Amino acid sequence: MSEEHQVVKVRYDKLETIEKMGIKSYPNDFRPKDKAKYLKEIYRDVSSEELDKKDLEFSLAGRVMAKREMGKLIFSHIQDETDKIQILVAKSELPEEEFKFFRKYIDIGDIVGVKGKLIKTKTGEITVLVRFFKLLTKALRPLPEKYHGLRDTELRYRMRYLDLIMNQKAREIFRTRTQIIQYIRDYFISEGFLEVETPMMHPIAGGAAAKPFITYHNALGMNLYLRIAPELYLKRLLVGGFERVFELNRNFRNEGVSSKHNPEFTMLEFYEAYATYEDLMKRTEELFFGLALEIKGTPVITYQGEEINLTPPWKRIEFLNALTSLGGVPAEILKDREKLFNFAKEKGIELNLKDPRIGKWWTKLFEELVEPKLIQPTFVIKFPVEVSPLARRNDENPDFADRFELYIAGKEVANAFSELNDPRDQRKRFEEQLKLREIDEEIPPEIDEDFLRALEYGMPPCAGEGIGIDRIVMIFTDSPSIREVILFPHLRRKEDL
RNA sequence: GGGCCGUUAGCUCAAGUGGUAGAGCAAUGGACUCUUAAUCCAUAGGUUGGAGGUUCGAGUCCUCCACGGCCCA
Repeated sequence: MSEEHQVVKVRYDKLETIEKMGIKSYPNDFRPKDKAKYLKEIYRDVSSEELDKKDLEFSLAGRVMAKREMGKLIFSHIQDETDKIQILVAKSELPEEEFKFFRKYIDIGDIVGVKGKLIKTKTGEITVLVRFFKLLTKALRPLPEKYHGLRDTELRYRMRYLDLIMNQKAREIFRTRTQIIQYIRDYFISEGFLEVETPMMHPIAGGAAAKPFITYHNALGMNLYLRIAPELYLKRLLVGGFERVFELNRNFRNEGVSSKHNPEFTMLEFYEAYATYEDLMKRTEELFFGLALEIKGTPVITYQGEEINLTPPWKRIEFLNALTSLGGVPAEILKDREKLFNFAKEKGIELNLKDPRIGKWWTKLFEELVEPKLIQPTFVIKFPVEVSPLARRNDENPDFADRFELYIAGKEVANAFSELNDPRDQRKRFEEQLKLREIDEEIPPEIDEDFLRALEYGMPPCAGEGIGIDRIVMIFTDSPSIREVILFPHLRRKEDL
């Protein structure tokens, strides 16, 4: 590789010099026994006299984050997975050449192993007085500025490794993300759900309204689609006799990137036999309440300056009621296409004239006028059947589905319904939908006949739910953009950084 | 896809109405036995995102392109 920058060249030269001294440049024989965070916690209240008396030897490894030379003393901070800790390299404690080596050849960014006893500085900071150190990995590129860190958002996403080194907040977000996912997984397992893996590559991309990514299988000579949802496969498993299943994995949707959308995102879907969407509302409240207590220690969390209280029970509002009372759509024009169209236009919302589904128009108006207002957790219930092709019809009002969507902080966080298990109605809905393929390219272009066949074998009455994990992580980590909670968000390629 | 904003040293940022690019950190050489954004002295580091254009002269004005951010569809 040809890197001409002066700072980088200096580091390459140092590495070469080190090797010429006969020092192994990338050793792997240092085993740290201690972690920065725990040493600081355990010995925080131990006096320096006691530390001195104990004279215990500790060993740590980490990245050099700062280096302050003071003549015969070098103060430095090293950072391991848990925290930063100060180390003191003193001329009086090491052989002459060792001290010189540290001074000249150990740079900020290098990964070192150290052994030594603990002392406290005059300000009381726990510090490792180094009696042995070893260069473990030389950093050949300099770290970003120590005070401001890496701020350029583009660089933070493109070089996430640097972001993670420099920004504690970023490290915390991704730890929290993992905790959230583990909590959810544990919850479902403890509730008797079976975690399953269904195909990521589908011959027909169904289970949601979205444009899929296409790929090609050489040996089979066929197109495959990256899944937009696992729904139709999970329901097949209910047909197969598993009564409680969940899958926690990636979905792929071929749409633009924004602060709310990444083409691959993580979704939880779970299905529960002999349950209704009413049962799932209770389950969802229980899950989120427990999650908040586990992650934040309180049901009240703050997102972008708004306090959100996750204590159950949550508000429930019917879809059309929300549209009129919160969205300000006059009830009398709801079913009048012309008046509704003009109303939308006045609000700057363009409805697709070619779409005959009034329910689709309502959904559009809902997204624009109601969604942003749903800050506190709210179940919106009873969606039009027209926009709920996989949901069970309500027994009293068959134009509406036994379905809810959960909104928190103005974001759709979950979507659930009692599942449609009548294969005749399901076929009819697929066929109706297919007629609209020309005006709505998000409709799957083909009917999944095997799914219908499975329903003919009989799927137990059940309810299912999808929960957008990235959005939950955003809310729990107070992140304004989805890119803050995805380790490597998709960006356009850039040849030279 | 549209609008607005941004892109200057490895990083964080400066450069009134156009006058030939600076600082801090990082780096290099040196001083310093309690520093912690260490301090002090000295040195080096740039095709100002790219390509055109206007001008005697462009980081600055104009056009196009690339990438990013925010808002809208």
